[in-house]
Amino acid sequence: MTPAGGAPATLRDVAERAGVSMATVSRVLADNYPVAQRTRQRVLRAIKDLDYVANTHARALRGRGTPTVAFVLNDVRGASFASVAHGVEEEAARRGRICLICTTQGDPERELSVVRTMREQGAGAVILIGGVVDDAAYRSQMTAIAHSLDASGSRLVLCGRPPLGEGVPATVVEYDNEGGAYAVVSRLLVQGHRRILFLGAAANGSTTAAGRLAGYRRALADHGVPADDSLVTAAEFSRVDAYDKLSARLRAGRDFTAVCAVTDTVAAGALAALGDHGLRVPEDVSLTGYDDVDPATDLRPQLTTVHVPYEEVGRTAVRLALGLREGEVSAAAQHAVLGTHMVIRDSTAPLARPAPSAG
Amino acid sequence: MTPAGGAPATLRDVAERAGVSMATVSRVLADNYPVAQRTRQRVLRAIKDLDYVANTHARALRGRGTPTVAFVLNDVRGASFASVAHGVEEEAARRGRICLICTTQGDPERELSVVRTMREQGAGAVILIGGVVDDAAYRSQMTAIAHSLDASGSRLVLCGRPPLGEGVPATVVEYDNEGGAYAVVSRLLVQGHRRILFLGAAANGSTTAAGRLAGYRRALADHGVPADDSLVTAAEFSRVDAYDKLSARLRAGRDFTAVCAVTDTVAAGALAALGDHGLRVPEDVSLTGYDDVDPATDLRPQLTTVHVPYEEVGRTAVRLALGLREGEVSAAAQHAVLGTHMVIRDSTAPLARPAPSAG
DNA sequence: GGGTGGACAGACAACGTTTTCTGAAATGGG
DNA sequence: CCCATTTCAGAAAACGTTGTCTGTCCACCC
Repeated sequence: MTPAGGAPATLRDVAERAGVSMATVSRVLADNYPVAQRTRQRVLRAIKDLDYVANTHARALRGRGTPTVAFVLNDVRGASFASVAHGVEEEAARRGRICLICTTQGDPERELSVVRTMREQGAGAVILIGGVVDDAAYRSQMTAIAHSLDASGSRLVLCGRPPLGEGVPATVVEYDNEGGAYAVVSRLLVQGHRRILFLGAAANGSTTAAGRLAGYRRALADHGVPADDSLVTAAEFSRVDAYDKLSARLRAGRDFTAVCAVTDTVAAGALAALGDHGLRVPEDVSLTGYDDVDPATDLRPQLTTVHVPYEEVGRTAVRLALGLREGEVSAAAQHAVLGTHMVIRDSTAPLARPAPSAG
Repeated sequence: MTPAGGAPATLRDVAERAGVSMATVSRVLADNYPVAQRTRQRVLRAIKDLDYVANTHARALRGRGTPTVAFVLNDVRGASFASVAHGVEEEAARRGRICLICTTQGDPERELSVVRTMREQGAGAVILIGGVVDDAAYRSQMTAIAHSLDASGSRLVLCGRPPLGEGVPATVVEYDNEGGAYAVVSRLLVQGHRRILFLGAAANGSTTAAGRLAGYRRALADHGVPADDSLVTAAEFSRVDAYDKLSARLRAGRDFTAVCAVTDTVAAGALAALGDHGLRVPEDVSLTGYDDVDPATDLRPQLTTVHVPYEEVGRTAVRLALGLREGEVSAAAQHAVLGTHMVIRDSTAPLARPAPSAG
């Protein structure tokens, strides 16, 4: 109500105005101790008059822990990350927490420093999302972080990344990369395709790309189609790079009848490249995506893809991590693998003619 | 290094291990006071050994203010919001701040409570983004919030909303809604269109929709085309609702030759609806969007739209608010209006035939 | 050699809460 | 009517920092 004159009101100000001690005010706020009706009213009145808001930091300092969930991702603009963020935000809000959010632009070093900041902040959970280069350095650093967060009463959550190993205090929420790719490539094979380009193998070896590539390879093997590494094309997970890489490839001649893109965004780039080279989808080339993100709804033809429950990933991450601290989720349940499923739309079709040869 | 056994190490622990006082450790960290080389080394060593991380809350409590920027939006999944968020995050990171993020799902009441939480957190700036119903209740509540944040050493920033009035301590970053709509509708008029449907007038009267609608109306007036309110169609800012509303309209008969959609997302829904009714864009119907967001890149035909510098909006918001506190931006410069410009692509074409009549 | 000042380090009081621990009324039972 | 018990309220000690206020020691100059 009253626009405070100078500094914000403190507990002491409220206490003085209500003519009680600070302890009493605190107890009215916490509501965990008997306070006489009359006194309570006076205190509430004073709180309103002074527009008092409790200082979170003082509270956190005394009471250990903060009402915060930290969320670290590559880029807020990514379509799938937005869904995860939404899930995280939703579940966090449901539990009266707010979200800290930081982006790393894919730089592992930046990720480390950001997590450090999050730890300083004393967030209740620190959620890391997105594939990563799974090397020894990463594992050892992440393991150290997991222990250090654990000691601070916080919890590390890895989304879309492999577990760090037994005894490491971290929650893991995975989704099936290998199975979805297997399903979608199998379908292409059943439709008669033999030369299937995999677009989006990450140069740096991100686990997401690796999992999907593994599904692609297993499907080929199971159908007795010899693997041809010249069909595995590297590209970043971006529309532009996908467009560029596939365009370059097409200029050199088309030696495939289908494209399995590593994400829907990559598929969007691929679709544009194919179109610009006069190729129709699915008549000339079949195309599949991965992620089933919202913006892909407007691609024409509509994309055959793999649905990944990203919102659920976000919700689960928060639920497991916070639930553990609050005793409602067991320590044994701290590793979830969410299922994915193929969504058949219009971008795939049976092979019409025998596969053309290169050149 | 050493995975801490129990509670996280404090300044006192470090001081003890290094055999110095807490003050000395603090000074090594702050680096604003002479400390002997030898002592400094010992302290740094102890910090590393104990994996010490300073407690942000204690720091904030003592030093007033936190390294945080709060960001309140409707939905993280919105395409334009993602860009603003990116701009905010980028500029905040550049200044060593981290982002708190909260969503409100468009509920003004929720927005109020969220801002309250942000204030408790002691964020350096609280950034509100997105159109709003500009009524008396909103203005008075927001004005109170502005004062209360100001008193706490924080700063309210309104993005894409009108200023609250003289003397209210708030930063405003607007972008031109009226002008962009004027430009794009003028172009349609020049191309011969007379029956132009405005799709996405907000039922609740959001300022964004209102501004764009005003531009639409002014363009019509300036070209001597009588306004026909039956051409102004309400729809939420979502793909699905746009699709539904336009489909319903088309089922009742087409009495327009062009559609001016209030956002690119709405345009995407419109495009789908038109396509499903056998109408080609731009041959049968011209279509324009607004926002020029990334995902719209994949619409076919490519959208004629209005570019809004959303990332710049986010960056400016942070720069102005934080710059004011740090004395690098003047109080007079706390109101920015960013320009928008038309981007002509393939979804608009000159009117081929005389406009059909309704029914 | 005494005085002056610079370079360093420690003690201690905040910051705004929460939570004991204590104490004073009020209440009730014998 | 007195003692035991309950019900409420206050004093004060934390929580982990930072900055101010004092010192101490040493070097240097006259």
